[in-house]
Amino acid sequence: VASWVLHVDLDQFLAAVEVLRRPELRGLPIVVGGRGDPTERGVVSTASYEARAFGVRSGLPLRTAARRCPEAVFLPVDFPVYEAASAVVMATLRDLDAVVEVMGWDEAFLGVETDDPEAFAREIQRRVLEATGLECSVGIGQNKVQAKLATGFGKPAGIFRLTDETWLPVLGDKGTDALWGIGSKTAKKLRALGIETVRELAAADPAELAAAFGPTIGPWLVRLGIGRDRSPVSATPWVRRSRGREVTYQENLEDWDEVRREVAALARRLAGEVLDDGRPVVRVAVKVRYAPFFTSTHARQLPEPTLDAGAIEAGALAALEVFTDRRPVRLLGVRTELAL
DNA sequence: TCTGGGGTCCTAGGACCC
DNA sequence: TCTGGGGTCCTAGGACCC
Repeated sequence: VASWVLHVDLDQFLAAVEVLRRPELRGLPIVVGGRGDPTERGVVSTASYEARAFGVRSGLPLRTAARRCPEAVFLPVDFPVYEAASAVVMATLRDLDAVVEVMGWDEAFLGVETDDPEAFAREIQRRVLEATGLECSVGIGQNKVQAKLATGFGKPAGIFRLTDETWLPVLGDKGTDALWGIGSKTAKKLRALGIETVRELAAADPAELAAAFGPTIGPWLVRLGIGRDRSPVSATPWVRRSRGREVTYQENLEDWDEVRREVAALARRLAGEVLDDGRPVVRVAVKVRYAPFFTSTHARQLPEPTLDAGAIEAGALAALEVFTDRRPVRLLGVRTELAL
């Protein structure tokens, strides 16, 4: 039997979960994001397909979404509900004869031994729908990169297979940012090197890209262009390396004393969550986004690994003191890095 | 288009040591 | 007075993903 990688991705996950508990919303344009108030600062987490028809996409400011689709139903992000739905989906996948690697709330890779991956994919869709009422799309590939890219061609509620043979015929003419791991910045840098398409990336010289992107990323980009990927599907449980909290304020903070109080409060709140993890904090970073959307981060190593809330707060305030710019602040964040 | 919140990994440069 | 090569640690920032 052959080895295949299947990538399972739930369709319009947050919007679909909202429809499950409010069936009267089915068929309507739904926008889930922020606190559900399109007059506030915030962005779209998930838009239903009906809302996407109006040009509403993930990451779009809620205000803009409301302008594009005034009749949309705006809903707040409700983490516990999505986490519960996600847990049922992942448990369903783990019941199958496969290695399951969870990739977030609504995605997973499955390593499968089968001669009929499409039949396996249909079985996944059937079981997930039966267990949760949610639809998913499944990408099939000879590795994770192929499977991940294939899923997009299967949406919604479909199945699509990509292989070594079909990779370039399907993707060769697309821009490099169609690939998983290449965003707008890297695509632009590649264009400056004369590389526009996936096919051109596949034919690029790894040494030349190493010179431009570094010894790890350069050669990896070429492998990505070819659609080859040796990384295994791994069921090893995820180990958290950091835990953070950040807040965008509805009104900018002008008073630095208030900034200090907010950072201290974020640090104390984080300390409580970190205590539940049980792994000591070794470093604390503070992030400040000024009103003109310029962001910078300063971090401080703690004198010793600790779970003490006072020490974590002191570390955050020490990192905050490195900031000398006292312009109005739009966002504050605190992130703790945990001992391994 | 006035741009969230949660993360991970990589790179580069300076300090410091042998 | 000018100077090598390597290694590690630390910090800041960049890029990407869900």
